[in-house]
Amino acid sequence: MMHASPITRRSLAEELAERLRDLVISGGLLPGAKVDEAALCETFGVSRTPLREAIKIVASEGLLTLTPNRGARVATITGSEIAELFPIMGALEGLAGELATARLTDKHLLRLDALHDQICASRNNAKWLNYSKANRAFHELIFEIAGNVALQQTYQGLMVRIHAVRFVAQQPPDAWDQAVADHDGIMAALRARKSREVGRLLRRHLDNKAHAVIAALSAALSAAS
Amino acid sequence: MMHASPITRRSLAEELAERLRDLVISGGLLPGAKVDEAALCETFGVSRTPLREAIKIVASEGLLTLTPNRGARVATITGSEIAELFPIMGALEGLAGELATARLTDKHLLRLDALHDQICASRNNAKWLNYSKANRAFHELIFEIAGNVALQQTYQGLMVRIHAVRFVAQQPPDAWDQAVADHDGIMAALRARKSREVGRLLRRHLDNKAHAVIAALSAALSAAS
DNA sequence: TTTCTGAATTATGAATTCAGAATCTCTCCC
DNA sequence: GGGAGAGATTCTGAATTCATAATTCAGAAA
Repeated sequence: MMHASPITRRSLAEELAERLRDLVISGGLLPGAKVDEAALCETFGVSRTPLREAIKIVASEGLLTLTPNRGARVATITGSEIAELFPIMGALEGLAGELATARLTDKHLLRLDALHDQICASRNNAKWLNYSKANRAFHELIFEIAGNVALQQTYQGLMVRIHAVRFVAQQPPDAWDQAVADHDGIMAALRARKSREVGRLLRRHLDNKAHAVIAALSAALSAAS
Repeated sequence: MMHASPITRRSLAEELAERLRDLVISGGLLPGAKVDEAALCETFGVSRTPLREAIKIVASEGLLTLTPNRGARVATITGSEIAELFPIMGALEGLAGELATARLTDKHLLRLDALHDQICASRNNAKWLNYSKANRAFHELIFEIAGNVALQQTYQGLMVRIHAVRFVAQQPPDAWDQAVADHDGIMAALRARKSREVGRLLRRHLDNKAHAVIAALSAALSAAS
């Protein structure tokens, strides 16, 4: 028998949901901005039906906000939401760290080390885009090693809701230093295969991040007023 | 000024999404069953457009599975998915327990005690329906006390995906005994306001539950073959 | 019989249409 | 000048329509 051909076309709605997500996360649509159905239909070359399905999906994920008879807007994020989300992400990433430690191979450690080095280098020469890329990759790798797909998906679902702060509050350099210090500790615990410790440090890392973000946010808010 | 009128009719799609969810969770539509659009349009008295939007939403939550050009089916659950989901729920409920302990009032404790008593009573006279109701209420109350809305929502989102096992595997009585014993310990730790301990016990409780469910599932599967 | 083929039927995905709500605009009046 | 309100316009939500893919079923061939 021939090799089975994997022809899996997705529906327009799924495709559009992904495009919408990307638009929101990349900042193509800023928090609070109105989602113009007609314009998006034009740019994507589709009718309103699948686009509206996509909007409903992305709204159910929390990236858009629907108001009856008034359409969709890009979701905004408040300090109290951030204060809620970070501990959850901490619990999830703590679990990921524990699972990852149990499955950690030397090859994994090499990849983590490489990313950690990138993070440090980017911090040292202030390449903040590189820094956040490598940082994201580092955290994603931990989830990948943990090998729990649902865990990663749940985490990602919360993570995307945080994206909005990027457009409101910039992290000051000392927040990076704290993060790098956290990572140092995490790497040490990983190398020692102390899963409980890895979990604890990741929870604390997210807690530190939460404080830094909230501080940056309130600074931005008071500067605006 | 008059009291603001709460005439916020939700969209049909949102309404239908909730009905669909209820249908799936209540067992009105069993795992693996096809979602008949025409029949549902008929029963709900709506056109296909909002119904299909609702289907897309509920599918994005993981309760339905979409296959291109082949419509929607009620999601089924596998042992490996359960093995993934329970640790996540454990991490979340562990966090909820820690947060709840920090905010615990004596009034809260009374309500928890009342539910715990109901659970024990239902176990003793084998009222399974009462048991699971009181059990759910107990766990929900912990999240309510914790006061983190996003945490509860995330937990619920995972919880509903577990519903499908009810139709496949029944819990044996000794699993209930274990659960009641776990609850005893959790109550004691709550009364002592040992938040760390509450978290630890809740994680272990969910871990025990996972093992019980997986055992029941594999028993059901081997019985079926 | 059983299995294969292809037309008829049905279901799905997406575009279009339609009704009603929200928004805008222009006039009129103070 | 500065609203208040009628009417036009635009936008949203939902029904309908249409094209195409999947399924069913009758009939032919083994």
